[in-house]
Amino acid sequence: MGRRSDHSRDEIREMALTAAQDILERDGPEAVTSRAIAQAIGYTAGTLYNIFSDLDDLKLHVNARSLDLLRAQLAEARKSAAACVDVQPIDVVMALARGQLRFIQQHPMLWQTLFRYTLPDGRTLPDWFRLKVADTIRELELAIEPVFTDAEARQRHARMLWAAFYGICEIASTSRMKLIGLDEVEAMTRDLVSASLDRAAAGQ
Amino acid sequence: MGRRSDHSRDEIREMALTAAQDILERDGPEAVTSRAIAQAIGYTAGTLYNIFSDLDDLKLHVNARSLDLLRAQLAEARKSAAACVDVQPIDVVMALARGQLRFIQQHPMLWQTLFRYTLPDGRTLPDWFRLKVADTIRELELAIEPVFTDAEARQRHARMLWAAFYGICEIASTSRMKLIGLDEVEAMTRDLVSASLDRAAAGQ
DNA sequence: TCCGTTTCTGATCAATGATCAATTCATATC
DNA sequence: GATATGAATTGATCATTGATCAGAAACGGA
Repeated sequence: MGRRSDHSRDEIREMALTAAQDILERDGPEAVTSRAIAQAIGYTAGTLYNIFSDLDDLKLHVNARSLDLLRAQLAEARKSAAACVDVQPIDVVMALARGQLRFIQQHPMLWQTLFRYTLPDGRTLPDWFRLKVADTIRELELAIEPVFTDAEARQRHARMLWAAFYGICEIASTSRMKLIGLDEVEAMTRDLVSASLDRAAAGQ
Repeated sequence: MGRRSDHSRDEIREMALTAAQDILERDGPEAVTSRAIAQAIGYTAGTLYNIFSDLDDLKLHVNARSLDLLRAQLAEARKSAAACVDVQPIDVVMALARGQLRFIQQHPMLWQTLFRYTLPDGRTLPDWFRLKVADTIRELELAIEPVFTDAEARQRHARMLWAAFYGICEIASTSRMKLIGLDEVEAMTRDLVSASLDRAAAGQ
């Protein structure tokens, strides 16, 4: 068979990403193979290589979608928390944390894959992806804005909190570890956040 | 060829693990294949399957070795810090943090692999491995002991700090992310730890 | 209608994890 | 010392994977 043009290049691209995401959510990371994706969208593996340079490239774009979804959910959580009267920064941060936990529970496989690249060699992540991560962290910056007047200190602290919270989620979500129950995460996070915010508020 | 018995079962086991670790440190995770390991120890792939149930099983034992190494390094760091006169808990915790950072710099591949299982299905980690992790966290418990009288609160707090610090290391060590420089890690960790310890000390 | 270009396939390659019958050696037994 | 028993190791092999590519087929412009 030759050219079909049932779908445009961009359509195939979107179909492939959606299919890959579905397979990932349903059957886990190791089920995301070129042939499985191709079959799901009614094409063959070779077609994918016209559009994506690599399977890793494709997976990176799946991660990008997951990240978009997460950030949207976080933005919504922050906005609805910030709308409350007499709201404290800690409340907004905790709303973000709960938003992220909701994402993790709703899409465990997407989360599990999101930050576990095993890029061969020293290949670095493309800038557009790093920007996406930075944008996600920006939600946290906005939440703690009242506590930090200095922009750089605020950014640094947001990244620290983000990384720390990421660690807690990661240890907790690999439930095989059974070191941190999902029910403990919220309390731990509150300890973490309130201590560091109180100190920051007192220090300035 | 048939039976050789150049080495005992346990010898082959140790040789295989050492070879796998060498390959991992030198050429990265994707170079750790059954054939590469077998060739390195002068056997064939099939032999590995007499000793390990799986390649995943073998990799798990490599991780176990890494964890032993890390814990030993942490224990040493803690003891030499605790020996100082007039030492504060925060100093001991920071010594542990620096010890872990040293491990990460010395063995980046071992660290990268240590907590990234992709166990297929819902296979849970064996208990002996979880105990190893718990033992490692115990170093942190010992460090913060003076601040927490209640054993359970101490354990909970140690796990929180461990997970948070793990997140910071993870985000920083995937340097492709470039979100946290390795030089920032120590300052961030100090913020994290001192805030939470101060509050805990004040609260009791 | 015809032709150049683009799109897609199917065959194919090398590498991988895993299995297994066949073979070879060590050891116990007589 | 000969022989039987059993364990250890191999090499061949299978299915699956990511990736490539020559060629077939459809599209679009002339």
